[in-house]
Amino acid sequence: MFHQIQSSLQRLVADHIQARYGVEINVALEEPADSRFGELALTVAFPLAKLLRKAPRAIAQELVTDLGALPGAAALEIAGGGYINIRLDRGAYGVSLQGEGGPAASQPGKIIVEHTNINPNKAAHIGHLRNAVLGDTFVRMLRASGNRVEVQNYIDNTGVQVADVVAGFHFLESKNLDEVAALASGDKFDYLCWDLYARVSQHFKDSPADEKTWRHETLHAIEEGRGDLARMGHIVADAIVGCHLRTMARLGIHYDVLPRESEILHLKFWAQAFELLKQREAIYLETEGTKKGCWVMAGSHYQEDAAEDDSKVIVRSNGIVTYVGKDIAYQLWKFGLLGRDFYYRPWPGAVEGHPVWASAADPQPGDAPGFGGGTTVYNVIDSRQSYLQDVVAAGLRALGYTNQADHSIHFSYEMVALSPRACAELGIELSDEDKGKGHVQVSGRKGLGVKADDLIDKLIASAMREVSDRHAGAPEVERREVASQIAIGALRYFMLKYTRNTVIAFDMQEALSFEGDTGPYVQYAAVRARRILREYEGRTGSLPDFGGLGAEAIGRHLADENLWQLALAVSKVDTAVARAVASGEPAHVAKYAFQLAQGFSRFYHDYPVIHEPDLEKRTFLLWMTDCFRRQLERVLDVLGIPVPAYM
RNA sequence: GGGGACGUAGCUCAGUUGGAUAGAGCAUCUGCCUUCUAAGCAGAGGGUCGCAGGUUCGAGUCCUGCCGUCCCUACCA
Repeated sequence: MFHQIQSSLQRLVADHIQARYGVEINVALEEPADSRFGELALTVAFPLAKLLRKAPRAIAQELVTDLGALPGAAALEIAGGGYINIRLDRGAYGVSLQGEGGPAASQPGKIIVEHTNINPNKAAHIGHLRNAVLGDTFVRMLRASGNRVEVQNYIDNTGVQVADVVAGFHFLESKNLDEVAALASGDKFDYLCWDLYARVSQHFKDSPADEKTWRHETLHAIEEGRGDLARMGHIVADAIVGCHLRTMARLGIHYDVLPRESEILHLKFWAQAFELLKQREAIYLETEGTKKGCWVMAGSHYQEDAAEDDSKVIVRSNGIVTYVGKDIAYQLWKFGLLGRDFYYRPWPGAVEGHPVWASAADPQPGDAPGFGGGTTVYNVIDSRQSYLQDVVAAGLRALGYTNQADHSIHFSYEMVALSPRACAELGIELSDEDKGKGHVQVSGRKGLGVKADDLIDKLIASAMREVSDRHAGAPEVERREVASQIAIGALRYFMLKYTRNTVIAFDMQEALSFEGDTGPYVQYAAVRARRILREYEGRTGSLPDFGGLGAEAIGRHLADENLWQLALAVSKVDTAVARAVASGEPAHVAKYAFQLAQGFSRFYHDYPVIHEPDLEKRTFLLWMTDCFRRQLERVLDVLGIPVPAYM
């Protein structure tokens, strides 16, 4: 509600200034620092003063007189050197709160969000979790704002990382296809590969010769798509993708389509993109220097003040395309610019209840929905890859797709590192070099990291102890369900409370915390709101008819400053989501959710709703409780955090 | 060397296009459970917003320099 009033008043004032003074100016309509100044404040008199060479206070006076009565506003006041403070009509505002939370107006176009993208060769770790939670929450924010969104999870099933694990099975462990297939269909195959990958990496470090020959042979076989090694690659990658989907499903994260690199190769996406890049001279064949024989993109395309010899290799001198090259082809497909498409088949390893499509190399029976062809593309990728993302966007621009390049957005975030204490708890021995640092990078090669499933299990166990303590009589299945919802709340919130460019130094104690600025705190508020309403219904049979509360009664009760501030906080879900979408910061939604929960906790403490003797006041408080409940549920849904039956 | 990010309370972090007296959680200390569950509430202490200049009615926010930390700068991804 706040969001609607804010934007309509903003438009109104801007139009007025345009008509009255003939100037186009950015009208800032902000929330005053102190609530005593009202609900909204205009600072536009200050910049206007400069333009019109007049005192700001005089202009403010003029504006207030000319604007007269604004819809929804009860009063305009001039303060300080030229602020115009706006006080809202509390009764009308309260009534309008009843209709809050309807579906947002649908936005044009289709937004593609690519996230997760974990190499399918080992278990997911906390770094991957940050990516997926950030991506999934951003998707929820966009959908809540009326956007059509397609979620893609790119599967690099033909890369070095998968090849290394295959090499491990084949060369290091001498396992044949059937043996690997048996392991792959077993439990915790991703954990098994986690260890194997670390062992292979160590072996390669010790025996660099093996690294060259084993990796080359495996990679070659996989790219050719022939023989047992290639088959083993598919078995490993497909099984691990299944593990990843199950891990993410535990947190309520799902996907629409899994584009795989194997299809990008087999359907000649790259060949097509290569032709385009050559035709439009976005890349050229290097004829001298260290990159002789490579197809490269000139540094001037993706970097300001690029040195003459700055360039990025797109095709190696041996004819093999780099990852960036493939990514350019993939990015073109996402915008529908490639002139080719995948075939699609339902992914057999999908989580029950959440079907997902995967790319296929051959025509498939049945009707698959259309994928790709987005108007805006967000790539959720950690900030270390910003250089490569710049190259990909530069590729689009160099091909003449300026608009698409501008709508190709690197949704970057900093890594999750391990705090020294976390390392100690995990029994990880640190090198002297690492000891000196504030935190240590997660490393799949070293097997250094916290596995996502382990962390989730730990959180559930911790929540379970608390739940069992409080609800000893409840059935175990039910307690387990509640504990797992609390664990999800804690984990998702923990990953979201930091802004994207903050490095998270992962600390088990902080992640396991259920108090203060945490997910469970917000869940607890929603649970308590529901409980009051349920309790009241249980005692009296039904909730009162809130429609009977007119603007007059609501306005009278909202004259109480405490209650008014709470009602105001309740009405800002859309404001918070809109701001978070505009700034690309899911943390803003988390912050708001926490503040809303704080507001409710205060309300809960200060107003014994059910015990209120006055009938009208009681009805009003129940109405407030219901407003809180509805908005807490809405904002938690955007954060992907469930509301437990009890806590 | 070049490019980028960051530096705010003891710790971990917010701070919306520059706006009114710089916030939260944790930790510490003090109160509050016969009431709709205390995973909660109320209160206290704690700050030269890295340092130095500049821009202006106004700077944690913008510009310059310096100090410090981290990331990137592959014919890996």
